[in-house]
Amino acid sequence: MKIVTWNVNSLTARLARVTQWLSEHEPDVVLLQETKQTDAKFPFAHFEELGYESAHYGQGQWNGVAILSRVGLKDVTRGFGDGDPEARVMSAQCGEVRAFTCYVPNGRALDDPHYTYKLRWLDTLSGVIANADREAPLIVGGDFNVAPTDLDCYDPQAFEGATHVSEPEREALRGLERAGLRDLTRALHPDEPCFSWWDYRNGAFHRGWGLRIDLLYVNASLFERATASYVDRDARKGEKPSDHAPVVGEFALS
DNA sequence: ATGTCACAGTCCCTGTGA
Repeated sequence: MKIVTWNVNSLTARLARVTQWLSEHEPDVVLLQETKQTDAKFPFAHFEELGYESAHYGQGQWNGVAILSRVGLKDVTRGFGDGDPEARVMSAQCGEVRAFTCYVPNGRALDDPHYTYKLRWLDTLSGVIANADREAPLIVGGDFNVAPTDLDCYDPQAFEGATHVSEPEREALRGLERAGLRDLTRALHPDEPCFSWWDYRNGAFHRGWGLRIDLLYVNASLFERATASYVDRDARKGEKPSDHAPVVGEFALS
């Protein structure tokens, strides 16, 4: 089973690139972030023609997450049930796997209220995961907007005083590990950066100025079936790319 | 430090968010 997380930075702008990627890579489960669409605009029929059931939790101009699956899609949840109006998280049962897609708040700046919201949001997510069934395979993928360690940042000094690398964010992210999850890509690649995001500005991609902020967290039940994880950097190249690359996990599951 | 992209509304430019 192949599962991918991808922040597409507007599904409207990216539909051709997403369609091409699905046909080339044939993932079984697709966790999308930043669809930037209402549910009414989401191309359910288009994905059905490609062989995928889909569910969307949209808002409109900002945020928006979706799950596509060709191994079944049921028991969909949207949000944390805490009244948050921002469409940033949903989950579904895809075959044997419970799958979450997450678009963690950016934070904007360390002294911005959005940063406090980000920390609280991550704590809420950890609480949800801590209460999940430990026996069944579980994956939590998404754009976490946090580089877990300095290896995940092209130049930690350049990010001093900035979001995405601060200790409180990293500590909040470790809450997911305390809840029983493992960072799949890092577990399988202890020494490679595996960057997944490069700023559109300043030729950052070609200079290698990246961050690893798109992550696949899996519980022990799914980790023991993991066979591979990788970033598809090619998806960051060419015409109208997202600023994020897809991050893939492969598992010995039917 | 900022050379871009996408969105909506002020609607072919500007402010906002990333």
